[in-house]
Amino acid sequence: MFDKLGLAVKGLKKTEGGARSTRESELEKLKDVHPIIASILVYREIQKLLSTYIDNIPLMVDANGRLHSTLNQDGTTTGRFSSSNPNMQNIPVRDGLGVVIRDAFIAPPEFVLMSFDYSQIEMRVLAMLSFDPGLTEIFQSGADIHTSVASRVFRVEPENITKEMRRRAKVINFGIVYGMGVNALKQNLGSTRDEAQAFYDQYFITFPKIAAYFAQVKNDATQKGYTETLFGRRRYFPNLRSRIPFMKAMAERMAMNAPLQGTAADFIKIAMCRVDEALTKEKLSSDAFLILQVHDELILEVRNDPNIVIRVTNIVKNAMASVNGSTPGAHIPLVVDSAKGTHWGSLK
DNA sequence: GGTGACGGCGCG
DNA sequence: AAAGCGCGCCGTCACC
Repeated sequence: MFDKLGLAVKGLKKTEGGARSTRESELEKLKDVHPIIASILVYREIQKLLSTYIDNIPLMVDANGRLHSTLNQDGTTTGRFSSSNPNMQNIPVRDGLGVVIRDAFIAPPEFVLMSFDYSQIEMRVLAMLSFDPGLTEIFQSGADIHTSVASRVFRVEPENITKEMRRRAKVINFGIVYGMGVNALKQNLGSTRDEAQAFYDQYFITFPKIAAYFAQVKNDATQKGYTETLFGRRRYFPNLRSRIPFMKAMAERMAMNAPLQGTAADFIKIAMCRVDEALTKEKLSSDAFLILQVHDELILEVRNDPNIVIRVTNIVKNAMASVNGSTPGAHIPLVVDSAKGTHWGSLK
């Protein structure tokens, strides 16, 4: 079906307000219809980077070349920080053009930037809260999570897991912490509904205590009205009792995700305090300091001296990896990866 | 000239 | 109609 301009528009998703969506995933479907579509997408990408980052962030830099973003302690419903003026938690990193922007953030003379990020933190929290034996075994073994999950779900030895099998496992692992259903899985896999359903079912057969945990969370939250993180942070969900199916389903997804995202947020906040205390205790306060947190990673400015870099690396890694030590989640190891560089974009 | 809603898109 | 979670900022538009 074509509209007055001869453009194919039937089948495009609608927006929240009911208009035809022009988001990237919808415009992609029209790429063959008119050459302007590709140009619009290129324009959008460049315009986004220009208006959000390049044109504005330099205006917020102070006379010392420093940027003082705000980390909002109560900016989220889950326990995470939010960041504003500027938002330092959404600086580009994935895209080719985006890296150039991240590279504009540099260490001062004599210093380097170091990043420390939790590996698979929300999946690990899921293992802690669900006590699923299979998932626990995978994390305790230290093996690659996506390959290991693929191996168990598809019943294939890890060495025989193909790229496609690993990709599928990665998609479902990623979605599972968001309470993803079969429909969303189908979309993300690019598969048929039957295929997605079979995969979905097999996943929960393979990790039965994940299924039991999510069922328990929904039940408890419906009874009590709220969920709790490992440390008791609550979030309330009145819509779990909604008679509108969509509202109820949305509340259920939020309730499944909240303890995972929230516990991860609790962990890293505790780790930040311990990092700061340890650096002070070790008389490293003028050689290393926290400058940013991005949900599952800490960024520090560290004096560029090999000795100091090693000491700081050990202190930060240890503080971050040990936050679950005296909790009911102590049986799941927390793994922290680190990187250093003079430019932020070179850290990954 | 200011405000708020919306759609879109950057990040974890 | 929506159909995987959590954010903040941009340009546009409607409105006062």
